[in-house]
Amino acid sequence: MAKGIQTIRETQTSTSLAQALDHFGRRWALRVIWELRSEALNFRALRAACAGISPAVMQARLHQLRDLGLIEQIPGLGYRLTASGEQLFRIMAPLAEWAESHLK
Amino acid sequence: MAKGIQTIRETQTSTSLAQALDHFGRRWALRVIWELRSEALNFRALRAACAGISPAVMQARLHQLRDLGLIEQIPGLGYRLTASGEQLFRIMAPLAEWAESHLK
DNA sequence: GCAAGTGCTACAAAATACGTAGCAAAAATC
DNA sequence: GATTTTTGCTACGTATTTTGTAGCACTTGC
Repeated sequence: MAKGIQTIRETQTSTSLAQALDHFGRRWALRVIWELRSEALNFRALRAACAGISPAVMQARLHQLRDLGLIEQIPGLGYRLTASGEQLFRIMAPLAEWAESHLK
Repeated sequence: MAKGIQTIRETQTSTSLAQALDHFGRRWALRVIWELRSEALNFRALRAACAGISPAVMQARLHQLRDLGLIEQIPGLGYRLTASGEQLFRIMAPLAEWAESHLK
């Protein structure tokens, strides 16, 4: 297929979405959001929920998610979603149904 | 907080969702879906759209997404979303707006 | 034929994640 | 108030993943 000059496809993906997908394309990132969906969890409970995650990675994710303003740490409570994080959860909630019907 | 026996929190996350998040928690996985949203792209065009991805990783992602039944390869066309993949895209579409308003 | 575009592979280096152990501080129990 | 337990978190060697660059075999158009 050598056909003259091909139009180079620009990314067209907005930088903020690319940024989001870059963050969420890290292991456990979305899972942590998901596990915090209904209640605040402390570091160890979160780790138990995400069976298999190492503490170093958990610490890294919590830091990143906090920097993104998705979660917050409440001294006596643990970690919980911020308003922004809850909004994200609401968006990804249909993913659960999708997964249930398409994977298996 | 030494308080008797603490109830161990079960994951509660359905295995299929965990499986989905595990797949999508790989770099470029969601991005590839995103870039195929409106048109079929061949290997090199996809790579151009996902600036920065290496061909080895692209190949790995295409294989995984094909195994998940999200994309398909059409000989003269390139790669495009399957019905299942389009459904997934429709789910993650609101993510673009979210990213636009919450990241920046 | 030739030139250019195609999907894809190879491979070393860098980044990331894993797995286990353990520490200091706070909290619960005594 | 001393002991025990639980807490968030760090260290570090190993394993896995991603990067970056080069290039091969094949097809297409001329």
